[in-house]
Amino acid sequence: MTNPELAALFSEIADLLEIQNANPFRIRAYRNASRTIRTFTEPISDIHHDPDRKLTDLPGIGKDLAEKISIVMSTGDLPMRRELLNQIPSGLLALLKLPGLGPKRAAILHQELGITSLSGLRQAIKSKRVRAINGFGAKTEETLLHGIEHLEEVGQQTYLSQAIVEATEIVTHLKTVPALGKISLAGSLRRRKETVRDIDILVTSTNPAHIMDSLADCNRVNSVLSRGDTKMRVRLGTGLELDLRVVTDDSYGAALQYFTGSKEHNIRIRKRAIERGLKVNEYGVFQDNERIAGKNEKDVYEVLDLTWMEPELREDRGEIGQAATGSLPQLIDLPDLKGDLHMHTTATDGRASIQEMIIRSMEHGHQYIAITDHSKRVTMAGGLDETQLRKHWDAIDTAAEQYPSITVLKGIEVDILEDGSLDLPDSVLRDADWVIASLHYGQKQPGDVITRRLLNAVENPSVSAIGHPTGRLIGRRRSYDVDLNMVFKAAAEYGCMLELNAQPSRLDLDDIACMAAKKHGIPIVINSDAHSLDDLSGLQFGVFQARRAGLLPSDVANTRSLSELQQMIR
DNA sequence: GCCGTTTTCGGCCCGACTGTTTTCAGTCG
Repeated sequence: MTNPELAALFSEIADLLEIQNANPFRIRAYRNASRTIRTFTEPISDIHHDPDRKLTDLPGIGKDLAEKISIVMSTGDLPMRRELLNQIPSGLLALLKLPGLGPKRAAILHQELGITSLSGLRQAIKSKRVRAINGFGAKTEETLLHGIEHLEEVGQQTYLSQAIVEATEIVTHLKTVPALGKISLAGSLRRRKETVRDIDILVTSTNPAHIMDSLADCNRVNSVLSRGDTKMRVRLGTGLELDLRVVTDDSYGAALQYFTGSKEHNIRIRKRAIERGLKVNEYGVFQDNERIAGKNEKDVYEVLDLTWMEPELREDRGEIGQAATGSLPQLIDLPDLKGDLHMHTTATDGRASIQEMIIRSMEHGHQYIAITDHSKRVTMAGGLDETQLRKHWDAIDTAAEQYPSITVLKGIEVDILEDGSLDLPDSVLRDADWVIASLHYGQKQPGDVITRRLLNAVENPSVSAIGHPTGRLIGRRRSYDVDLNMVFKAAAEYGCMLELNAQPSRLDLDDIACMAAKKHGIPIVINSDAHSLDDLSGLQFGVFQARRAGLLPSDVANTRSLSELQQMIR
């Protein structure tokens, strides 16, 4: 059983316990365990099978949960989970995704009306049966119906790239308001999570009502969902929701810290405060009701004996311990990248010419790029056969001659075929400067077959890197069934790089996988996989993900100079 | 159910806002 599967099982148990109104701290224990497992960079099964290691060494895993993990590992399920599901229909869990509906009221809907699914709830609302329950009203029915429709329309996930565009528009609008002081993005957007559920914006002002009125008037805003003295929630025209929080200047740092999260990071921060006889809230750090910090975020951390932490690291994955000992990683940043090693041109499915891609890449400050069009198997994209590819390489050389300040590598994105062979012979691949091997077809093959295909590519000395190694499309297509851990071991052994594909819908490898790859000492290469000129700026999203994984410049191959990079290529 | 620089029991982050209520529980972040 994989870590994500195991994590999902414990998360489901937490949901079920919550509907059962169990001890909230017991529920939290299951959630913490789920998170520990999901973000762990080795297969939990390895620890389970290793007599020298104990599951209880993992944070949040005690004797009981270690025992339960062992049972799941050997039997595939847990008696406790089956018992819970006998009492609570699994369809009820979907209801928890609705805004405004938590476990208590979901349980009431089940008890009073026998509702077990979203569609059941919709029918009950349509026939006005929900408002008949004590504690529910017409307004609740409306909110829930909206929630069901929203869930069906947009789903839950918005790509970071899209959310940034929308958030920037709102920030630009708010900046025109005279009463505005400071303004910052917060929440998961500031932490650069690959998808976000909503946009969080923090501002300072002595006139909150004025700011909120202005937001309500913004033409991007569709409706106001809630509004108080300091906090407002709106729905944008795109369906995305936005939280605005207004504080005074004295509280800006504390509010930014609080509003950036993550929730788990904040819980640990506040626990640390309690240990020191302090209290942290969004207004400041308090000692006996006296505010001792709050104006700057840095001060909030420093009074807790911590250095300031990059928002991307604030996921309670060990960053607080590192901040306490001054050993936080010096994260990679966009200017560290000296080149982009995955892009397409009009020779296949790109929309810009070789020359246009070169010029735009120079504008990004790159010292080198690789042009990597598709190989022939990708017929839809007009993939290149051996003859066409060699001609294309000649064209690349000719175009590059005009631009001596940038090196243009002759590359190829060669397909890993269904039988595990590569789409072009080694005799051709050997003549390339840079070879990315990617899997586009036969994605539904069984895990052992897929893994073998990827291993073949890793073991082939002509292959420089594996492109988008899991094939996932965020929110749209699951990763193919690959044993990533075997790929990591082989990549480390054979010296094959792995890509962090920066396309906002891919971000593949993801942050957890990048951490695992780093542990194996595998060089990561962050590439735009651009199919157009504008796509070239997508590299930043790869960097965000790399930062969330705690990667240093030295962990990423394309932060190196060209000569250093060429020594790393097999 | 976990955990320990006030350790093996008694804690476990903290406040805003809503809807349906007459004072607050539930939900959210």
